[in-house]
Amino acid sequence: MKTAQRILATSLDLFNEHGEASVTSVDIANELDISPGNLYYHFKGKEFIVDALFELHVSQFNELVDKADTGSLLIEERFYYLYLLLEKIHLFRFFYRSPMDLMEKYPDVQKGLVKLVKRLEAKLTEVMEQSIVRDELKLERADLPAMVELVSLVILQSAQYYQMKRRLDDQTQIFNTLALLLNLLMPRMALSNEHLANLKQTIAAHTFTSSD
Amino acid sequence: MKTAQRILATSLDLFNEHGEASVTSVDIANELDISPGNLYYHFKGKEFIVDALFELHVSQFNELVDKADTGSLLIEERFYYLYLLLEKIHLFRFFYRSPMDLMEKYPDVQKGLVKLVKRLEAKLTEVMEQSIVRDELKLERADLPAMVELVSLVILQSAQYYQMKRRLDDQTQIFNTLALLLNLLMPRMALSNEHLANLKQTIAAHTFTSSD
DNA sequence: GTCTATATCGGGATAGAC
DNA sequence: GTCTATCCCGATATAGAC
Repeated sequence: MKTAQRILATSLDLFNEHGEASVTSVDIANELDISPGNLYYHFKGKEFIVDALFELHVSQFNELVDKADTGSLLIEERFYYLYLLLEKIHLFRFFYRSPMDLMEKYPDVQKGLVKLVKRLEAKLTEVMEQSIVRDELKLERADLPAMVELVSLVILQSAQYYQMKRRLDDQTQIFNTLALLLNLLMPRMALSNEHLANLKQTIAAHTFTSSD
Repeated sequence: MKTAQRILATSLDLFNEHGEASVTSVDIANELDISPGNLYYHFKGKEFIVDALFELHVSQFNELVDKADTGSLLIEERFYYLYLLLEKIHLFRFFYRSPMDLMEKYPDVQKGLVKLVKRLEAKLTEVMEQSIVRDELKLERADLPAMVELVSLVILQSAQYYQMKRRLDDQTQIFNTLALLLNLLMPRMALSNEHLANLKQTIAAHTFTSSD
């Protein structure tokens, strides 16, 4: 693996673990057992590392969002897609840990994050509109924007909320978020069949609640 | 107003505006037209300012949460209470802007924030349990924890989500959050009377959506 | 209580040898 | 490409005069 690649991989790990703000260039160099000078040969400062990571995340994110199927799918398939999306976000979770601070510090991230949120909301709107037409979703048109915001909020920010309460392992955290989304959408979904029951059980099996 | 008080008030404003991380002690001193030395006479470092502000917030927050009425109230009264709660949080919103960073930096905030979230969730659980008993809320017991987490998440984190998208004035932001809570709870509320319609309209009147 | 001046410390950045 | 050595700067912290 080339040094530049190793720098990105290690930086991502450290950022995710400790937050971008509390990781210095020297920390990254130390972790890699290279000198700060060497690090600066490859990336002229932390900003360039962050920007490179962000570009990577955006391209992965967009690819997945564009692939979202607006066709009629089984509820399990919809939630499996959400799982993949949450995994992708989790991979670069430091961007969602203190978005405002990052946006103030890195102009590119600022522009990109705003676009990313809009793109996610647009896709959610599209999918949910289709679901309304198909009578899979019981939702008045006037309530659609708020519902899209709720889903988007849970997707992008629930991980941070969970971390405020306690440390969960990666998998459990993702499934907890899925459980939230299920509870958010359930009363508006026009079905009470075995698909739903199965899904509920599958998700609950990987979930952590304080009563456990 | 005593200098110590002015320091706290000005710090709070600056923290809320720019985030705690990017406000230095010198910034605070400058804003107040006092010397850094003077500032350090009153508070031995930024940490002591942050801790003092946090203590203030916790006491205000707890007072309000404890006052929450579990009795049978009109839906308007419930949402008015939520409005007051959101206002309180908004007053110290920098604590919710990058909670993980703050928690890593300030041990007291760490402990306090965890407690605060638990306290909010406990009260929400209490109120919602009562509402279930009274048939005001249609919710299976098994779904209560997830629902509590959803409401708590929206209360504590939706402001940050909105700020990622665009800058809203204080009032509008609070009402947007109320609209989210309404949409989250509506399908589980056992009523479709004029109270609800009025409430919906009142909130919508103060709300901003991209289609505006 | 408040100021000015200064010390300290840590992270960001670069020059030059290998 | 990589290292060592060093510089620079901004934020924190303190000493001592007024």
